[in-house]
Amino acid sequence: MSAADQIFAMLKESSQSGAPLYLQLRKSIEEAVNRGLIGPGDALPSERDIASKADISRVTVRKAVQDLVKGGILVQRHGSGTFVAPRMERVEQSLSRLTSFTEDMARRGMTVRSVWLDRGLYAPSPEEMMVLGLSSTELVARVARLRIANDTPLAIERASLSASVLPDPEAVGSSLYAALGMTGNRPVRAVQRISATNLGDADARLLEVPPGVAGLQIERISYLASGKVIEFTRSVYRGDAYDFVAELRLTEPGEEIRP
Amino acid sequence: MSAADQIFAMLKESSQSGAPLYLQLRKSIEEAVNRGLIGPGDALPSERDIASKADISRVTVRKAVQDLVKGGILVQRHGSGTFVAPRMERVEQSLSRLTSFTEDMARRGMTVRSVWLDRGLYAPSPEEMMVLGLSSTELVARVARLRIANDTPLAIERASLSASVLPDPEAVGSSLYAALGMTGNRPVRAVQRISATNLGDADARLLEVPPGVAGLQIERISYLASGKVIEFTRSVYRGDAYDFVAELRLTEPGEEIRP
DNA sequence: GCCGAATAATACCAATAAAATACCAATAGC
DNA sequence: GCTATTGGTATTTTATTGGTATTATTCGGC
Repeated sequence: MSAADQIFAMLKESSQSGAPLYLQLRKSIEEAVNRGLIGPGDALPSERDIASKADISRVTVRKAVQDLVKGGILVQRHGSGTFVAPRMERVEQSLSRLTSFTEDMARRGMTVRSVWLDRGLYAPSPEEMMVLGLSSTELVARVARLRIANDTPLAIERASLSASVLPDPEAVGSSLYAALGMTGNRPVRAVQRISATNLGDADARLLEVPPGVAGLQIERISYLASGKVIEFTRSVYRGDAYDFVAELRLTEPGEEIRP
Repeated sequence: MSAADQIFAMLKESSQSGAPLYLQLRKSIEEAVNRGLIGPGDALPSERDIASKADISRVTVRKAVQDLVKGGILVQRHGSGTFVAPRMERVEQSLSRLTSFTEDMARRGMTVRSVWLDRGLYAPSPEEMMVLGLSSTELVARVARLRIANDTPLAIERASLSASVLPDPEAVGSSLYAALGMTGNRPVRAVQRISATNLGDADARLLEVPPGVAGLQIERISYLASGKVIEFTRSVYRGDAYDFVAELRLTEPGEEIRP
């Protein structure tokens, strides 16, 4: 079996890293399938064969194989053998979700940094009094920053919170949510509105684009478990340089595969 | 390992200030997460590893790590390791389902009507051939309509499908998905990109706004259970009259993540 | 100078995962 | 049917992980 030998060769190659054995093996098999060394319908060597040739326990082999079965890449039949699953698209692990700014940028291989535009306590605007439920005698904490990816300004984030939950805005580190969480004010729910707007002069200048260019505006209201509004954030993204990607899913795909 | 090393590098860098060790470390980890060096679900080096590499006590490391756990940035599992918490956004409502425009607006209590702009079979554009996987001899079905809510034009929807799944575009009624479902071609998964764009002359005229006004552009690719692309839709919404609402549930600190 | 809180270190406890061993159960081929 | 071969499972050992109690040190305010 040439294909099997190639798997073993790959395994040997990667066996220098300190990673767990079953992960190394899993990766080797996965690559063999991806490169087409073993195609859909082909049988893998038996678990015992792999185990003895690679000189590891069969349970370890099994752990690797079962991960791939769960991932839909392999199919096993009791008493028969292990086979490469018939073509079927890879089941995406991620459920419906919006990717966050930093996550998204990291995946695109960009380095992200932020510049503070504002951190301080102010008298609340009428809008802030409404949304955050403040009286005119209370103060509001405002935290604003410019998000920059690969030296290109990408977004402006302006958050408003009650001063009672963030008495010292200057102390906020790189993550606002971390600062909130550490004082026991972690939001558990949020409602987000995504719309489009033409950038005004000030925002356009910060984002280094001509005024009037289209921007993605996101308004988010975060709630505590008690239902109280804790934060209101309005962000503007450069429309020409950023887009939101959302993956949607309706139903679970069927699992049964019987030849 | 590279990510871990970068954390240590950052730690070293900031180690000149007189601040407490655990604060310096906390900031380093926070930044590493924040700029995506280690993403959600990734494991941190073990507390002992960090301690020995940074040449500080493990309890000090622990103090820093636990602060971030309390802040919801990290998640720890006894006997297993410390992991970056899954990013907070999880789509609950409108974005998590493939809702049709009609459903969406009905929920907001608006009466909706549509005007057909186009229904026909065409030779595919290069973009359509790529996305839908068509050969140049096959035909593409295009369905375009202007969506009007309460007598205000709100959106332009242009859908492209392989003619093999929609041989008679003229027969499409008020719902494209209904037509697809009846021939057993119901999409189960979609990837959606939301961006902002300045409306061109033609689209602006249709939407009855001046050219250059900001519009929400949504590109959606729908997949069958088999993984085959079935539909490609590009929609433009009036930025001043429509917005996407998404309800997000933020992750609980104790929530399961499995590497 | 004294006290207390924040900081840091030491030593030990507990949960989990990785891996191995031994055995059970289904299938294919005769 | 029987039998060799396949995947399936239960149990245990070991190393590694986070968790905790206890103690020493430093620093700031009185």
